[in-house]
Amino acid sequence: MVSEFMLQQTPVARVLEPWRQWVARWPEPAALADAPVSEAIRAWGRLGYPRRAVRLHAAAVAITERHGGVVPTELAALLALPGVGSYTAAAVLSFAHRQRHVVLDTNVRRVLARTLDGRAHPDPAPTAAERARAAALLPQQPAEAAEWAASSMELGALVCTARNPDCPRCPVQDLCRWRALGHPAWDGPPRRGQAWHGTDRQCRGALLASLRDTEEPLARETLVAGWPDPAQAARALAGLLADGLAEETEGRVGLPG
DNA sequence: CAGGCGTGGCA
DNA sequence: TTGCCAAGCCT
Repeated sequence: MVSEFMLQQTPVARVLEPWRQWVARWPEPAALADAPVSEAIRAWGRLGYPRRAVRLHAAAVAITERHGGVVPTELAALLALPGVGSYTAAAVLSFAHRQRHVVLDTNVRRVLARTLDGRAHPDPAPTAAERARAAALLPQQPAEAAEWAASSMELGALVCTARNPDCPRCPVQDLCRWRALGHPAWDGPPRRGQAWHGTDRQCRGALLASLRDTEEPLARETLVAGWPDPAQAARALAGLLADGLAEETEGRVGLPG
């Protein structure tokens, strides 16, 4: 479950070392639940999307309080945990328990878009129809379904990649519609990249980096001083406070206890 | 439901 | 250099 949180929108190579450190330090949910959120945020380091650290900590608390410290093995119970959506819940149950679930991540979605639709990329967000199609493809036996989930994901991650797919090495190249059509370019809506320079998001990252690096809370003015646009810094800080990534007491801002 | 939310590597 | 893109989730 820790690895799945870390892997949300983050490359495997970057997750490996933080994951090792994390599970060595907090080998079970109760251990993480006992730690202050600030330590979870620091241990998250520069993985990105630090709200995941807050949510993982909150999930550990919920598991400790509601499930006796054991990660639940039912889909609904997992989905009720903060930071656990349809992908993460299905991934945990499929990979850890070999249950039968549709594990529909961006890799699997790309494999299906190419092989079945002949399109270079899936739509921006998964649709109900897409989920239904994936469900129809899932083997009936749980063990086979789990194997299917893992292998279809790996196919997308290692062979049927977004940028340079290795079609000659693909085990399903002969049934791939995209390959049969000659690898047509993406003709859907323009794929939106995420702005970064000068955005609130960049500002949040900078402010949080400052908070991670100090033990003692900083005066609000000190924290905000390093950012050229005061209004933007104020807005970003408000967001961090709202997200539980920062805490303000008597004009001083630090990581939440 | 469209948009917000980090970070760094690579073409 | 700039622009993708990487095992999503939440509001």
